[in-house]
Amino acid sequence: MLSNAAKYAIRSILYLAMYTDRKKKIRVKKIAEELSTPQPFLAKILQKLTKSKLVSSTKGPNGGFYLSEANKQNSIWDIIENIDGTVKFEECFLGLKKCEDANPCPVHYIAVPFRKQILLDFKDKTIIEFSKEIELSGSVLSLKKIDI
Amino acid sequence: MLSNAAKYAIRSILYLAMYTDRKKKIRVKKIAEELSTPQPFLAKILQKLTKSKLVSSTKGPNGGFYLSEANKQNSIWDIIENIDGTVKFEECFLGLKKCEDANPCPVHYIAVPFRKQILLDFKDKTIIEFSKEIELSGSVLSLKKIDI
DNA sequence: TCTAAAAAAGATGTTTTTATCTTCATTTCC
DNA sequence: GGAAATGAAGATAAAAACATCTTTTTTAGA
Repeated sequence: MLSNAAKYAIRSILYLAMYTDRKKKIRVKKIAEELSTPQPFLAKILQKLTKSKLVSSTKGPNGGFYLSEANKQNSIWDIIENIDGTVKFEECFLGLKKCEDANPCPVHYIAVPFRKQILLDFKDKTIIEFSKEIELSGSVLSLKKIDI
Repeated sequence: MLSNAAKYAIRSILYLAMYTDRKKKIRVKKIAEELSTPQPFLAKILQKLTKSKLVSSTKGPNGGFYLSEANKQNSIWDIIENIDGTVKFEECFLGLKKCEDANPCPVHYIAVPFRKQILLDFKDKTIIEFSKEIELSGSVLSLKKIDI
């Protein structure tokens, strides 16, 4: 469903939402270690997210990535949109060009309700809301804290 | 979610379920045209499905692909399993190695209910049941019958 | 038995995704 | 102003997915 790039992006941003702000930044190296993602690949992704204003960064000593308050107002959907595009969520499950309620593919009514729900959830909640939920519920984010 | 290969496979099998049997076979060329799929690629996929006994075939003049009565008792899930494997449906939405009810990722409770439902639907119904529904409801299968 | 039609098998090519490596630019701190 | 730390940018590479091309095998039917 999501590409690796998008998965890494979402996890990174949720991680940054929890542990950073304008005054506290984290280096790629550290992020990649914490999330067990390939470091140079993650660097590329963070660069892209930075360009798109979904993440903030500063160079030089004590530099690194962080989420500004504005960044934290974005949604998971904004991240997906930026990295993967939205096509995969909009197109027919069986790949038909025209597939809609009036002209449904065989699995249309199985696939559509899910898509609607997941889109709602991902568009509705802001990153900051998600990160607060994570803190409350103790959801898993890092791979390092649990044995693989 | 599904690879192109799996999408083509499912559509082909549903198509074969509706229009073929031991006595009436259809050539790859025709199938590919009807479904607007790349012909040589589809041939490869049908070969694989044939090897796995999900589709039947005979060579030579008047040969082609068809579904035996046994083939028609399989499920959509059997096709997906054969072409893509089941990993994508089982793994965590964010790619975490350990993600379960006791240790959920941030989007765990958004993604899991869907997976369960779609798995149920795809495992439960046989190909023949699906094809009968398609006939009744007039679901879209071919791309050629509708304008793109 | 010969020929043509079809799938099967295997080799090859292309594109996308995933990933790495190297060099450049910026910033901090001395 | 110089050195070191950091991200940015661009080139390269490896793997997987997608697709095609060519040859072989099987079979029906004349």
